[in-house]
Amino acid sequence: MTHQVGQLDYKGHDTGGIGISVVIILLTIRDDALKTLLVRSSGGGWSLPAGSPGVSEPLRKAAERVIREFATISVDYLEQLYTFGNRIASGSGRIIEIAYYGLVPPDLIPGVEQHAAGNLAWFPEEEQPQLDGEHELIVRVAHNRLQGKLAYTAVGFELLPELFTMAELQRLYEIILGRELDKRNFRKKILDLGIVEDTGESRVADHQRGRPAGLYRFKSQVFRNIEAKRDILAF
Amino acid sequence: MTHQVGQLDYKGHDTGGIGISVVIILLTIRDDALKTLLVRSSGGGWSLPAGSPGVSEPLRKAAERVIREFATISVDYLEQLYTFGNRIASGSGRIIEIAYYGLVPPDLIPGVEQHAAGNLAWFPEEEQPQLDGEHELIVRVAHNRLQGKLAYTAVGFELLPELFTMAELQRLYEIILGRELDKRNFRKKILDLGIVEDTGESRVADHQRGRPAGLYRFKSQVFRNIEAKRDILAF
DNA sequence: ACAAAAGTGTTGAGAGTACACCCATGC
DNA sequence: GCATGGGTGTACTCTCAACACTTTTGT
Repeated sequence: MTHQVGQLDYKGHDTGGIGISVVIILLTIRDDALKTLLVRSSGGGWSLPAGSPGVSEPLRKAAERVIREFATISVDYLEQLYTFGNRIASGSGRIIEIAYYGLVPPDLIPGVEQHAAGNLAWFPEEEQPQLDGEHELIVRVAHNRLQGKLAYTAVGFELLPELFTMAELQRLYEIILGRELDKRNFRKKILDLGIVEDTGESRVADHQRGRPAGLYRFKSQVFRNIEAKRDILAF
Repeated sequence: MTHQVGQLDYKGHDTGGIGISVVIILLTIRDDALKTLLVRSSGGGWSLPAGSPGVSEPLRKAAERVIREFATISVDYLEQLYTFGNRIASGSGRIIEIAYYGLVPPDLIPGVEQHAAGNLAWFPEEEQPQLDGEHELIVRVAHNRLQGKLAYTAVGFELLPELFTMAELQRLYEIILGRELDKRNFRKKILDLGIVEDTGESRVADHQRGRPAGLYRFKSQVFRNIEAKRDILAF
């Protein structure tokens, strides 16, 4: 069993009939859009990064390893999405694809490019090329899951750098939910929840236009309690 | 590849290192408790029904077949739960367990007993025997999922017969949620949602005590719309 | 008539939603 | 001083939660 960085035609671990593949959906917010990391395959097409679990490798570890094979990046949020295997792969055998999705904060993105350069790229939903039939479904399911989780967990913060402005946080919610939110109501809810702390600092951007925005930090200690309550972050 | 009814020591489809097993969690409400269907294994212990998918058999079909192998029962609600494979099976190889959970209305339960009699039994949470390490986790995850889904889907109705009383529906919610609900508030919410129709009939039980209860039927047409709205059935 | 379960309304509190203007900074 | 984005408060509506008595039936 070999693992190659930038490996393009993974057929999954060959297990005598049914192949097992761990498929990764990495999502990030960039350029005002939710983007997915895709890999160029040998045919010139694009697909999701994937690999096969080792015989004695736990699935989650396999997912983490596959990510490392494609990029030097620490994904702090990684969760199993779903296992796809209702569609019978045409031709050469059957593959069961166990999908994991991860959230990548924007300040970690540059690390991605180091490995497999040119074969990796972030695609927004609208520009996403045609993928392996099942992979398009997988991306849609991942988007749905993220959208659903946004309402009752603090998962959104995983897509932001350590310090962020209210406008950035709100924009993130708007991008994922696909609709605009009221500035005042948003701010009020986030602050009332107490899951964020004001650093007192302000953003000093290069070409600052307008009043500088306050910088906030996510209080991860409160995270668990937030998860417990339904719809606490619903907008 | 053989499929036996009442098969007890399933190792999963042998795929040269990693075995794939489809594990079934069937849940039902009976005797005022949420119960899980377990199978007696050769060692005398209990585990969840399971089997291996055929080489060209979609996972969902495999799950349906495995259910049929253990019982003649039509499970109208069946959903993939999670794929377990972080724990490395001790000794003889590795198994990835793809879990599906199904909901069984109480009037269909008798059919279960016809096959594999004596090797199948429904266990409430408190009396559940010790299971294969991973299987206990799987049952807990299934219970959590059901509890979560109760709030934003009409999944609860899958656990009731076609006609039911308000008290029965409420009791179902109470059992799954693990807390008592207010009769008036419950009734009001269910009726306001319009997901249930009054049949005009009343329950005529054998040893009727007290006023006969009105019988309702679930309006499945409305189901999809209900799913769309978050927390519509939260109590 | 009594025991047992079914059925029925109102009120208060809190959360969600809609909405418009002033503030700080760079140029 | 003006353009740009940041920051703030109030009023209305609706949903949730708490709460107790009357009705219908069998015995």
